[in-house]
Order: sequence, then C-alpha cells, then structure tokens
Amino acid sequence: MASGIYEVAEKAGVSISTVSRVLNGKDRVHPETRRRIRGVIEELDYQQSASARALATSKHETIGFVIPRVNDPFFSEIVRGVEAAASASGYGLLIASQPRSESRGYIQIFKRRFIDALIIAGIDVTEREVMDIAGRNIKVVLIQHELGENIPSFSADNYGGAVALAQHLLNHGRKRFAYIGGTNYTRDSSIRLQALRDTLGKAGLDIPENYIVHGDYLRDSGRIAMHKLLKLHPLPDAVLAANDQMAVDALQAVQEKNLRVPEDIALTGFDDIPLAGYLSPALTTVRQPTFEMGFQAARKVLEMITETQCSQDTPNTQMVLPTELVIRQSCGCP
Amino acid sequence: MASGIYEVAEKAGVSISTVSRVLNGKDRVHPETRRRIRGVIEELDYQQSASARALATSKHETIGFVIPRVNDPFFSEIVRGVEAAASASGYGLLIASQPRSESRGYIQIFKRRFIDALIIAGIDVTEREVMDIAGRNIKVVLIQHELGENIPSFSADNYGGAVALAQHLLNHGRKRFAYIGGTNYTRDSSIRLQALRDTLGKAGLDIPENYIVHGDYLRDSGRIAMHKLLKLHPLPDAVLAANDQMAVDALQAVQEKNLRVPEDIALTGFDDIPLAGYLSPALTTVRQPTFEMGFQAARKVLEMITETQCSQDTPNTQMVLPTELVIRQSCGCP
DNA sequence: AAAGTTTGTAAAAGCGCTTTTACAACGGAG
DNA sequence: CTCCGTTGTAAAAGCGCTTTTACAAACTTT
Repeated sequence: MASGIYEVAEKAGVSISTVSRVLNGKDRVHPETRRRIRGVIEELDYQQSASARALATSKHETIGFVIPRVNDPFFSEIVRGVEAAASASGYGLLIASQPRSESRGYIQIFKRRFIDALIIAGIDVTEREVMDIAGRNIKVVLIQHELGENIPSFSADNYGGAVALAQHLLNHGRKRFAYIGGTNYTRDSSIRLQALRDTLGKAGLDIPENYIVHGDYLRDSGRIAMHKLLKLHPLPDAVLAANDQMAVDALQAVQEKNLRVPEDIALTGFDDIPLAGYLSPALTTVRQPTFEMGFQAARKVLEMITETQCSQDTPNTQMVLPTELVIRQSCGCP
Repeated sequence: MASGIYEVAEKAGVSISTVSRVLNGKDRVHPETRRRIRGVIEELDYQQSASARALATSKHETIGFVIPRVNDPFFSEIVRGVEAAASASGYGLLIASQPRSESRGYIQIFKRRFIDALIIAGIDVTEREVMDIAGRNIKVVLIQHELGENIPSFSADNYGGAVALAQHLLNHGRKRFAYIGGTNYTRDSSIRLQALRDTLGKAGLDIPENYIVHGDYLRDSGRIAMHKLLKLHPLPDAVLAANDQMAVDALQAVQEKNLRVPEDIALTGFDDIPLAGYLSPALTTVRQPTFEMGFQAARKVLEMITETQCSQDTPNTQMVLPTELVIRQSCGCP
C-alpha cells in the first residue's frame, strides 16, 4: 500500500505499471498522463527504491572498488579518477580500503553486494580469484596489476619509468646504485628493480644484493631502509626508492646523518605525489598517471557493463599508460 | 529455479525457508540439517543476493558518505576513519566525492540509493536538507559542520585551535597579523578568523580588513593569496592560513620573494597534513583529529541504526573533538 | 494414556519494483 | 460499416530473499 509507487499511481489515478513506464522513460504513455504522473511524483517527492529496482532488473548502477589505503596520495588520486568517471555515468562507488592482507575477505564480501563491476587497484589478486568474481557476472578490471589477457588492466609503465630514472642518474655520473623496494616482491617493485638492473647492466654496472633493501611503501619504512644503506661501505651515491613516500623518509634519514642530497647521495622516488615537489631538495621522480588510470579503468568497466547488455564482445584491454620522468633537484640537477 | 537459495534447498532436500533460517543463524533447525545445508552452501559457493535481502529486510548494511574531495589529505584521513568503523561492523561504504557546489545533486541521489545512513563531511548543508533525508529513515551525521542539536555532528575545536595558534604567535612577539581564509565564509574558516580576532583583541591588537584575503583551500590559492599580502606596507610579520595546503603554497610564495620564514614572516597552517612536517621550515599548525572524527561519526550512525531497530532513543550528540597545537619551525621556534 | 509442549520443517505472503501479456478504445482502410 | 492495426493502460507474474503461520512429529507431563 504505502509502497511508493502505489501512492503515486493512486494519486494520479493510474496503475503502477503506467507509473513505472513513466519512470523508465518508456513509450506507450499518453503525454497528458505522463505529465500528470510527473507532477504527482514531484509533489510527493517520490524516490524509487534502489534495491527493489536492482532486484527486478539486476542492474545496480554501482561499482565496487578495492584499494590498500584510501589515505595514500597515490591511491586517493586513483579514487578521484574512478569517482569522476563513475559519477559522470550516474554510478555510485562502493569503496573498500583494506591492507593487502585483509582485502581478500573484502573481495569476498563484494561478491554478494550490489555491484555491477569491481575495480581492484594495487592488490596482487590471482587469476582464479578474478575468474571467481567474474563468474558471478561482475565485471572486473585491474589497476596497477596485470594478469592473463582476458582480464582488462590499466597500469603505468613501471619499467620505462624506472629505466628513464636509472639512465638519468647514470648521466649524472653515478656509479654505486642502491634500491629501496616495496613490500617484498610486489610486482611493481620488482619490475622497477629489474629495469634498474637491466639499465645498469648495459652500462657495465650492477647492483649488489646488499644494496637492495625492502620497505613496505609506508611512512617510516624509508627511513629504516635508508639507515641500513648508510651503514654500507662504500656508501651508495644513488638511491632509488620504489615510491615517493619512502624516498621522502629516506631523505630525512640522510639529512639526519649530515649527509647532503644530491651532493653525497642522489635520491629518487616514484609516483610524483604532491609532497615530492615541496621538499628541499625537491624530489626527482616518475609521474604516474594515477587519475588517468582510475578514470580509464572506470570507463572500461562501464563499457563492459553496457556491452553485455547488448551482448557484443569487444577485445579486452591491457593498457600500459606512459609514465613521465619528473626532474627536480634530488638527482643532482640544478 | 536457478534462484540461488532454491538450488541450495533442493540439493539439501529441504525447503528454502530452512535454508534462510540457517543463513540468518536462527533457531529451530536440526543441527544435522544445519550442517548439511552449510555443506551445500560451501559446495555451491552460494552467495546471498544483497539486493533481495535488502528489499526483504529494508536493511542495507551500507553507509553513504559525501565529501568535497577524496584526494585531499584532510578528507582522505576522515575517510579512513569512517571506513575503519564501517568495515569493522561489516558495513560497506558508498562514497561520493564532489565539489561543494555539485554535492547537492549527489545527496539527492543518495536518497534513493541503498543506504541506511549518510555521513556528510565538510559540506555546508542546511537543516532542511538534512531533515529531508532523515525523513526517509536514513540516519544523518555531520562532520565538520554543525546544525540544530537534533542533528548529531562531529567537529574539531576550530576556535580553540586558532586561539592557541594566535596566542603562540603573540608570545613570539608578532604584531602585524594577516589571515588567508578558505572559500568565502566557510564556517570553519570564519570561526578560525573570529578566534584570531578575539585573541588579538585581548592583546590590544587587531587585524585590518586588507590583511585578510581569501583562497579556496586548494593548491595554488595560497600562493595567490600570499602574493597579495606581500604587496602590503607594512608587511605582516605573522600569517595564518586557514589550512595547511594554502600555507604550503604561501611558504613557496614567500621564499620566491627571497623573504625568510620565520625570520621575516611567521607562517602557520591548520590541519596537520603529512606534508606539513616535511617542509623546511616545517610548518607549525593545528592537528585536527581527522581519523577520529570519521571513526566516531561512523560509530555514531551505526549506533543510530541499531537503536532504531530496538526503538530506544538516545540523546543526540554534538561532539567537538579537541585540536592540538603542533609547534614546528615556521612560527619561529627553533 | 490423553493432553500439552517443544522442535523441525514446509507453505505462503510479502518487500517495491519491472516486464510481459492481455485487452479495451480508437482510427483509418477497404 | 466492418475489419484490423495502433495506442494507452491494467493485471499478473516474477526478481531472490525473509518472515509469519501452520502443522506434523517427538517428548513431556499428570
């Protein structure tokens, strides 16, 4: 009875199916009737029940999004991209921000929540997990992680960025490289390391195992890692950190020991978070197209959703977006 | 037929109501039957349809959240707090990040989406708008904004923080104060300005109108504002910015003119975003309990949701959480 | 041993919408 | 003036669950 749509129907003197037709912009409604119903809807400030609609249509107009940390500048910029694309299409965004370890459980929960698609960013899911979700007719797109080519993904060109960075430092005449990695063998971090190794190799250099230390991408882990490096003899003269946050803390660690960046040690980051430009010396780093990745990933899932409705299949995408070397002062440039 | 729960029921040789009872941990099910059903659920990897459940129970286990910008460190920390509390209770988080101007429309959309509660942060909604939402049986809680006392809210002690800041600068012997405000008369910004005026007043000082300029809280607006201030004669010797982001840019503006902070001009921010501590000079500011506000606000709505179910009413909350003066170097301290 | 309690389960009625089907009313064509 | 294609609307059948009601079967009571 009080059931929204019934009230409207009654007040307008029509049946609920007519109201429904008006609501969904369908044909076969007399213009006059339509206008009257519109009026009543306005008057009652009637709002459809999203759950009822979702149940009846099995479209939820909501996309799920899993990331390790919302408050990380790198990820929050991705969120902004996703949100921009989603809201432009009237889609809602259900966000789960959970450390990698716990995100599994969250993905599980998403399988039953009302979402049409799931975007997973910065989490090393397996193909099995993705297929499991996709099997429930939830479109999946990955950001900053790649799997089989039947799974769309959007990543930044980590390899290219790291090569550019290494090459730039080589051009500065640096010889003794060290690397501060992310959580033990995250894919990103190991790709960057590989790029570094390859580039050094071509120059006839290499990077000894003890010049590679691991942090966890988070605050303070850069400081700890750098402290380890500062105990080495000879000291490295170029340190690449796997992300800006660790580079920032590493910088503090160097300065605490009264060493100078870039004179004694050149230091670079990765990501180009806002903070990077404000340091002294400002941090040389690699800009990642974060907003873009989020935006494009969201566009892609939206496309996948509508495609299914028209049941045409487009080839899947594995996009690698370009990164850009951002030269500031921490590498030795004036 | 294929309807999830039917499959389970059929395979277990019971009726769907029994399966439902198991799903919801109800009594009146033979332990043996229960075990068998659990097994089948496991085997089929059956997941309940959230929409169907929501429709039947009118509980969605999801809370909506509106903020101006997810990628702003101030807000993303609030998000983290909200997310932490929500996910601890198994609730999902539907986030809308929209500039103040467009957030109205978004709130509108939320009225029909599947949410049990809505948290609105950093947006100057009116009491009417809130009541309109609340009338739809969606609990509403405000963050960083206050309305009538029947509407729960969680804010930081802006006034107290600004007083502490002003007093601290007075203790440093500063006399010519200037203020860089937020978007024209956001409540926060004007409260802070009032606090500044009151404190100066007690010390027999005041702040001339032309020493008050307005930014928009965002990047670069601090630089523009500071450039205006640097054209004044005499120059101010203490500049308070309404948030850290603007203070950071103001700092750059000062340094570009070859003036020194804090020697020539003391400069302070508000919020204590991570960046503040990394600058040189490091920024003296006021820490806002961002995570805490988010966390408590989420706890509050969750409480409100369960309360209604037991239909007891608790007095409403208008919490003002304490802020904390964070003294670094930009004020003149060593 | 008859009557009353539990206990375990099934059947059925919604939740608020969409969508299909059916059917009057109205025109234009033959 | 009858026949048939439109057009506008109503009635009814789901969507996948929860929940209430009903009722048989198994135990207690006295």
